[in-house]
Amino acid sequence: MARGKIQIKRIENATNRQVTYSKRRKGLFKKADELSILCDSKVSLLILSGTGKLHEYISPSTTTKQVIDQYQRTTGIDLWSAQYEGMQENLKKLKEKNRSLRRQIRQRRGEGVDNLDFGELLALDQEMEAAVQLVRERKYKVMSNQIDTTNKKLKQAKQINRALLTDGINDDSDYGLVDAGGDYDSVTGYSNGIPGVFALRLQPNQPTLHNDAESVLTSCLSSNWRVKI
Amino acid sequence: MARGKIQIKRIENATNRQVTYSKRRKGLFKKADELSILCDSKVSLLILSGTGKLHEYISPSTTTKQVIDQYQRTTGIDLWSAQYEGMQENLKKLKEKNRSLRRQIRQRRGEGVDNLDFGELLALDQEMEAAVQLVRERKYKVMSNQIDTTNKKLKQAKQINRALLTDGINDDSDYGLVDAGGDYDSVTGYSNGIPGVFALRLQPNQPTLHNDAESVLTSCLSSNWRVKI
DNA sequence: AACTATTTATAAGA
DNA sequence: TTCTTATAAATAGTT
Repeated sequence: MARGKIQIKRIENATNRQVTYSKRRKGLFKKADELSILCDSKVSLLILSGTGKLHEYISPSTTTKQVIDQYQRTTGIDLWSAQYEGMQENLKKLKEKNRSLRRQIRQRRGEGVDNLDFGELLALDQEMEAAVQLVRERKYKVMSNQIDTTNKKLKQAKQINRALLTDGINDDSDYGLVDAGGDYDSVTGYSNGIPGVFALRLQPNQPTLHNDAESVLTSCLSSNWRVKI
Repeated sequence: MARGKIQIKRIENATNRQVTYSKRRKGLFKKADELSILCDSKVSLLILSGTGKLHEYISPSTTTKQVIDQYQRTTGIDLWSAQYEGMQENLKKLKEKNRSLRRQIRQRRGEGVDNLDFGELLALDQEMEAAVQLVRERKYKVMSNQIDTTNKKLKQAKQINRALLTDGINDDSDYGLVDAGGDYDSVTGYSNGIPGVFALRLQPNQPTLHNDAESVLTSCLSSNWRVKI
């Protein structure tokens, strides 16, 4: 465009090409900047030279990321879906699994059962019945363990008391309550003093409850007996 | 740059600005294209107009995505780390929620209850008991609806039969079984002929079962009666 | 990097 | 929008 017109085609001479690259790049940046100022627009200009160098212009009012984000929103092209396809896939699966788990829980809470057919209701009922038995057995196990242990301690205390009375000794002797060695087995809820632990109403059925555990429990409950040491 | 020099600042007149935008954009694209051809380089040019329109130039030999990828590799800037991190965060939360849901379900199946304390067991038992009641009620509702409907049809059939016998008529008369109009209410599982629907053992407890539904059911089951029309 | 002849881009008007 | 055209700006080839 000066001192002679040129053909628009690759400049074969490497030096010339490099010189032209510098001059025209500068011109392009200037034009880009003028456009963004004059016309209140945002311009992102990325140039990769043949030698692998990168040159960038971005309008002062924005960032390359913002322009690219807008580009994606406008065109609907998701430039990075490829790299994150795996993750998106994963996300989708997890969401689906989550939904399914929630549905299961809802059914097991007795919600949303109106659209189950009879076979499904039957299966659900049986599963839940079996499960509630397991929970109940565990509950009674924990209770009977604790009662057992407490009884042992009580018995021990009575013996000590009797011994003290018989011997007529009344000083501060060194008798202590030795741990009876019972199976405490996770009784935190019990020993934490949760209110109403022994004020529970008897559940209407404990069909598979062990007899000994049941009898201990029943007598315990029916007399409203409270464990004290 | 013609017919008078202009200041490089925002053109206030909207029409002029729009005209200049068109002209200069065209010029910029031409220059960008010439640069990429003359100098064997790759150019990505994104312009967002003040009115929200997007214009894009990309060198013929490449794609916008390729240029942006190269831009990231060269600058070390990870343009989508933000969304990536957000996604990972999301993934993490979902996984956590998933774990929690699974644990809930396991407990409601009576598994993994050994490390619950007494208070938790008590609460779980009561929740499950309530839920199993709901499921059971629904189940009996579906059953009694079906039985009711069937009884009506049977009764109708008997009446027709009696009428036929009384009249001594034995030809193919047009008596039909009119639908008794019962509440079928989702009986697909039943009518689908799921095996064992009537061979079920009676569950050990149905404390809140309606008496009428129960009696119909019990008689039905105890006589091993099967519905036929 | 500077110069400058020339081409190209474009502002304003139609 | 597009065309026109006077003029500003860009730049190819040279130094």
